[in-house]
Amino acid sequence: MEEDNNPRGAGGSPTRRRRSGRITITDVAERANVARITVSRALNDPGTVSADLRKRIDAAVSELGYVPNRHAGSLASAVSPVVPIVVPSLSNAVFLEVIRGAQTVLETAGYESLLGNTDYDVSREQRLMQTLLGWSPAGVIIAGLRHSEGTLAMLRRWNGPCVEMMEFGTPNIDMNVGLSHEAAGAAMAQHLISRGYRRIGFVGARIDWDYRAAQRLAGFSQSLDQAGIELDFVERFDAPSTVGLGGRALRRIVERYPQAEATFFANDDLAIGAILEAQRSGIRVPDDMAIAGFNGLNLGNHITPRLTTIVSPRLRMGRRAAEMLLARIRGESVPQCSKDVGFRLVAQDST
Amino acid sequence: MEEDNNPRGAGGSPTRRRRSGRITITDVAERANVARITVSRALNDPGTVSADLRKRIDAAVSELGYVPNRHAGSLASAVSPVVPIVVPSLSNAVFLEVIRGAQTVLETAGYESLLGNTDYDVSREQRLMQTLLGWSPAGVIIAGLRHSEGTLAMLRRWNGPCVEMMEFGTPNIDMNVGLSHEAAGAAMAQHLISRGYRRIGFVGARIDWDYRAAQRLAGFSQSLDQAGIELDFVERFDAPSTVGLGGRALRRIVERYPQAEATFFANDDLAIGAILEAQRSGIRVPDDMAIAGFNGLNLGNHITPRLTTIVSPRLRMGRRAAEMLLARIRGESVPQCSKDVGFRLVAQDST
DNA sequence: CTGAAAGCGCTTACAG
DNA sequence: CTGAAAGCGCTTACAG
Repeated sequence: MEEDNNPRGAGGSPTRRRRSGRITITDVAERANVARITVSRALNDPGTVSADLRKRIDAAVSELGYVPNRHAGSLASAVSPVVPIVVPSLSNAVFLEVIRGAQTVLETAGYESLLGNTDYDVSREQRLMQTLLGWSPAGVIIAGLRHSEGTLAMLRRWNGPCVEMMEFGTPNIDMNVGLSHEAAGAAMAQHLISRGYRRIGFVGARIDWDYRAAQRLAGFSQSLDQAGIELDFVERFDAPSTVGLGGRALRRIVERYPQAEATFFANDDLAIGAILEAQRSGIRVPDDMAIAGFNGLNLGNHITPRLTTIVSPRLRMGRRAAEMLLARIRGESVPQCSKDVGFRLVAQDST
Repeated sequence: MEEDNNPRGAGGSPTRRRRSGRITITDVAERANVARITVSRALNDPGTVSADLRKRIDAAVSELGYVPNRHAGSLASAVSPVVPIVVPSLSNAVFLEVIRGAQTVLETAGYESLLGNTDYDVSREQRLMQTLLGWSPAGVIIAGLRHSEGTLAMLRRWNGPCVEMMEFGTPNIDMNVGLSHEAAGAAMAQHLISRGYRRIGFVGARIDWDYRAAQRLAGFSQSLDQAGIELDFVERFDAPSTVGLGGRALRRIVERYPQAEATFFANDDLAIGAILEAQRSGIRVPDDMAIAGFNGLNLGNHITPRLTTIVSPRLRMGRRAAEMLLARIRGESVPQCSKDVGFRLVAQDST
């Protein structure tokens, strides 16, 4: 079907082009017999073009299979329908759900999301942000409230809409949506106390990097303190939080702290691993050891015993972040610059 | 610190600009006292610029905090350092690992990846691809070998590097990397037969959409046939594959097919859910029912009994896809246009 | 090794 | 409601 040797169609102007092939707005304009700007308007703001021209232009667009060049548009208008989402990890289900929530909202509104992964490395975050800002994004979503001075300076200079998400607090740049990890830790302390446990410990993995886990520990420990209970132990691992590590952690705890009655694991991956290990080694949960986690992964409801955990509203947080960003992009006034999405403690059989 | 009211610095030209603010290549050129094109070369191909100028330019770049406008560059050069990765789902760990593998390789080579999610919808895939091609990508990675005629026509017209991944076969467009899902199904059939099972069934969820699961079923069933064994049952569910659904599936099977000895679940999520349900309801695995899955999720090694499954090399597949794409982008000859990454059956305690 | 000119394919800002 | 001109910030293609 490719018999046409004249790539520009009939009567092309004598202008010598550097690259041919692609159909441009000029081709559409010629075909529809209007000015290029009219095509642009028909596509971007159809209401401003008469129905007659709109029909002719739409026909030309589909006949030619015209796909607008995003770069040309973004260059001319100085913004791009793109929103970077920068997170510290892509192997963690939590960030993936937040991303999914944000992406769904953004896509519906016609924005592309650019995924950035910092691997919990502040200097990578800065380099990444620099590259991403080169795309003239319409806005930026970034995980966390702790960033390098360089990153913050870059974002301030850039001066566009920005949401910092995951933990609730005062935004460094523009807007914030998240939950209080200290409050979550405190809530779990209250829960364990209310169930009668007194010898209580904490297990975390890489909590120097994952400072939100450290915040949960801080709230947990402080709340125990206030009840006159001293945190029995804190076990730290320098490895990613996995189900396998949770199992190792339980073995170590049972060995080192035979007196312990309950353990708050920094997240569900670890806690689920601990329960699965308990099954294998005959440790009774919660009789020998109560186990609690954080995140509210669905899997926790399918193991035996079912996991007591704190559900973080991940999808909703992602959606909220995107919605706040879109509101600001559209110039709507955003009532709150900081939004606490809260959490929910689900007490089940493992405590 | 923002005391400077003259955004263009000293002695700016009288040209009236539409938008100010951003530092451009012109600012850098002025500062370093060279032509803009020299700045461009110093940044993109440093070897072609003398060491002296390079130093001056680098200094100017960092003093001004210059971030190149990607859109201008992409428009001028007609390609963009961007690679869309289009997958049918973002809630499936499998695709996320493939993405992670590809993204790591692409990022190292200086390419941004644009994530596209089709939700197993062919027409969404086509719309998505159209938008994505508007970014003049350097290449495209897309899951699967089945696409709409429109999508294929678009990709052929576009004529850039493209890898179709996940299942092994003849590429529609350019290159392919994946594994044979029929062979995987056949391998599992052989395994179950070799363990002495004869009353064997299959469970799948949405296998009309997830046609790779249907391919595994086909290979499984055919291989049983060849051994003179008829597939005992096939249970289909019209819901996403989750651990919860796997539990429901096991209950249904035990009820409807009390004679069954072994079940091949379409993926590990379902199989793991079945094992966890078996624990709860006292069904002995594998004595009452042998259970096998597909994917090789890590979790399968931590449940009791450990899951027999087929490991798909997801990270490696993603990496390979990106490497093949980069080779083609760089104009290297790609020796094989189709790459079988294989799979590995891991026989454990659940069969 | 360095540069002046032209062009990439759109949209903004002005007119009518 | 429609359009001619200028411009976005880069790189290509050609010179020297």
